[in-house]
Amino acid sequence: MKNILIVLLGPTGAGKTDLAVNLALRFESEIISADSRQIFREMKIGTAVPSDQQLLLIKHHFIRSISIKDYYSSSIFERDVLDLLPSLFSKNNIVIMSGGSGMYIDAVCNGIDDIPDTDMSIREKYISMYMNEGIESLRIALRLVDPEHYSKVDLKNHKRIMRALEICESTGRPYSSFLKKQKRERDFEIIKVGMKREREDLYNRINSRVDEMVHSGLEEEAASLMKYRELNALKCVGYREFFDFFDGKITREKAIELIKRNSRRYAKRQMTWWDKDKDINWFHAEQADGIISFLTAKITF
RNA sequence: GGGGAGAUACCAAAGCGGCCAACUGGGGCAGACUGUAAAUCUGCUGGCGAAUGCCUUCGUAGGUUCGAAUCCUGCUCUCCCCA
Repeated sequence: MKNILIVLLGPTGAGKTDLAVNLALRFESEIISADSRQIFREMKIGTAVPSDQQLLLIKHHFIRSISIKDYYSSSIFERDVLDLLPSLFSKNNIVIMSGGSGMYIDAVCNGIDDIPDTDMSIREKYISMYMNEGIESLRIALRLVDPEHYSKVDLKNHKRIMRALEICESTGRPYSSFLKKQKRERDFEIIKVGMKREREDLYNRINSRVDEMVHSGLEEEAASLMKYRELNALKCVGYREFFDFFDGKITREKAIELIKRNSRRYAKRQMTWWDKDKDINWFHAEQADGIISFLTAKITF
């Protein structure tokens, strides 16, 4: 029997966590989380990780498994998941992956080009170049070392330019020479299922979920992580707004309001990302039964 | 009752005779994205249109002017101060 990876995706607040648990029960699978923030053990409330009961009921992977101080990326995730899958498939030929980080999901499903790791000092060099001289210096530097990529990148996005520059410098090759953008073949079948909701419904759910987070102690969690605010992991909706409140820049009410707004925007960006993916089988989030029967039919054939 | 200030697009707020379909901010919408991606970045935001463009706007009704969001008059409403 062929191994199958069921990928459950959808915007934040759609209801993936609960459905994933149901699917895991139904198909006797464990769950691979594809969420770039739930993976950090220090962030619990603000990332809406599965409940303790859910975690007890079904084995979840990549939930609170590393520290905010650790370096992580979509390509590491790809490798970690591919390393883990054989042992999961040995137990059951169906595995559930659930999450909202589009790039992480793509990394697992399609693969990412191999690009050597870069030295932190090189990265910092370009960060300071950007801080001190502005984006124009980055552009000039990139045009010199990788004109091909220069013609393609978003020249207003400093992060993109810096990434290319650090690769060029650390490898001595143009960044663009690493980009094959070729889909990797996987030795398992992938079925993507997307959860959709009406915009208004989704936004209402997001809003009230933020209220619940605050009620559960998001402010305290954020306060305890304030000292790590510069870490990338903390550049995250739900935390940075509270940091601004702690700084006295905005009121508490404003912070909560902004968390809601930024979560809504995040949800929209997620949907934009997946709009291009024609392999996704979309379902209304309320049709959990429909999803289960769709998968059951698909798997038995 | 008397005196003063003001009404601008979803909201806030500039504009004070032509360069105004109207600065800017918020909100909203749309999009890009192969390396910490819940990040980072971009565009649009009166209507119609692919577009040169056309049509309807700056409380309301008139007026002045070649031309008005901008000037004048009436009306309506809001706010502030004195009674």
